[in-house]
Amino acid sequence: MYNWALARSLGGTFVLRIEDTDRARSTDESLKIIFGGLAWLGIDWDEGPDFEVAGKQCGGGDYGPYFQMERLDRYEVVAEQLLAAGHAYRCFCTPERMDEVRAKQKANKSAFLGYDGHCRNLTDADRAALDAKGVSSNLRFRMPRDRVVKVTDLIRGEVEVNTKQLDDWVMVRPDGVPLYNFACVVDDLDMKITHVVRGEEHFLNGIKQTVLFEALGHESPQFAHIPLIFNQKGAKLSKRDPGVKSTLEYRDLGYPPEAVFNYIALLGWGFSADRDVFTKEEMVAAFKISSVGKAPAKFDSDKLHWMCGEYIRKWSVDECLPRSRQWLEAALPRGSWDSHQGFLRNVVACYQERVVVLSEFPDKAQWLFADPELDEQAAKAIKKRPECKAWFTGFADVLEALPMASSFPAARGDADEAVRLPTAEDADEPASTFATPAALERAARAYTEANDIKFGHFVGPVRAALTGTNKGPGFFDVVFLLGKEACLRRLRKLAHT
RNA sequence: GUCCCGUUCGUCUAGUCUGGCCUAGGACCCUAGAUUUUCAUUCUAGUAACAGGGGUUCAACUCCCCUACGGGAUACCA
Repeated sequence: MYNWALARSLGGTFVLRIEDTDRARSTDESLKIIFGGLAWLGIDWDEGPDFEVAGKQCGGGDYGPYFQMERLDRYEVVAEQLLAAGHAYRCFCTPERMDEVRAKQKANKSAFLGYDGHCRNLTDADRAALDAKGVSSNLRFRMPRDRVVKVTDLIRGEVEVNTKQLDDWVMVRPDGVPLYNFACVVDDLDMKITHVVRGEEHFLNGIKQTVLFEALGHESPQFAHIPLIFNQKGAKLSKRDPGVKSTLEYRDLGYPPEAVFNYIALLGWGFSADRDVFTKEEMVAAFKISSVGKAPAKFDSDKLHWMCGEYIRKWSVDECLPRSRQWLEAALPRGSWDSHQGFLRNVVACYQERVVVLSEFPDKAQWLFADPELDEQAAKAIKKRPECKAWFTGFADVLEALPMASSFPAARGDADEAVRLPTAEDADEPASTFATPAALERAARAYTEANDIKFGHFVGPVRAALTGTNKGPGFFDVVFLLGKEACLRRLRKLAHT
């Protein structure tokens, strides 16, 4: 995201490169998460693999291919060049030997942990002998000894590191596949990369790469190492942390992508002193890489959820309805989406300010689609007023006499077109051949007055009988939405239990 | 072990570069109240922080040093 924001704010080219040289981790699944996740968040790229993001075809570019495993020829050329120049050498040490070396270093409390330079000064004859024995070799970078490398990080400022801390790192595996630090440098050069934004854990890699860039006779791109994101315990956020989901899981749960984007942007960066909610465009306009914080931020799902609600409430109902489709539709009989647009629009309108993620809709509206079980609160509300059984019967009779809209899944005529929920207090009453929420209110109030029932007492149990819960939209909107048959059925059933 | 980085309300942050406008601002969370037929929304109010110690200075959250704590790196992972 910060890479994207930096490129966009500078008017640069945002390049997506797939670093897939670890074949165990580079799977179709991880690719799906990268492309799908970026696309969902609306992070588009100018160069890179082909993929469609928000209707825009991303990818292409003059410096491809953008998958490292398709660039092996290129790494081989540069490796030969470095070998010839003496910046690299072949190492015949096995991983097993390296384990031993490190174990010994640890046991001796050595200040230095890493490759001991065993093969650094092998002669041609040594190498020939080992080759003859069939010992495989990898390629290591010959790190200059005892040199202070100074880098200027866009976020961290000037930092000095002595190469004593760094060992001769492996550039190419025995099978010819390069490792991250090497491939990265070759590609950055070939792709004319000017800025690299990456996690803090890569800081030392930046030093190694800087030295390699020098060996190749080039300056390194500008580096910006951003702080990590922490879990609740204060350690690097991991997929395994409770409550943490992959981008695609957030998508599938109906988190608004704008909200997730906005929330993540806030982890390490502030838009302004008094605003937390902003658009991508506003972020791009305000973004400065140097103002990204240096300290890691804890991931707080409370604030994420607040942000989600904030975005959902901002949408118009007509925007919210199609965006909720996949979750709502899954809970409906086949084909009802198209035939019940007006009704579903009203359902969404009633719950828009009551959900935090879109997948909550079907659950919240469940009572409209099937007769509900009473939850604990609802049962209590009814039990508290035994006299309400008589109200159920009486009110059902009142409703029966009214020209109410039908209950889902029956056709509701044009009731939902005439009445747009939620009912606003001071709105003019729509002309409708069906009983509107306002008409239902008049009838209900007339009934309670005639029978000397306190209106406040009346609503609780009746709502419970109708919806199975004590939460939800306005009472008259509930009655209107539920429709005649279901209202009568539920009231009369509970009147006799 | 060694090196590097960091530390403002419980959390995300503004302010720190360019010391005084900071009796430290906003947001989330929490609490209380208002509105209401419930819930939610909305609105109002409240609790709550410059890690500690030295220096420099007329003046330090802001600059310097030390300590403590936290994190990262130290792979034939990225």
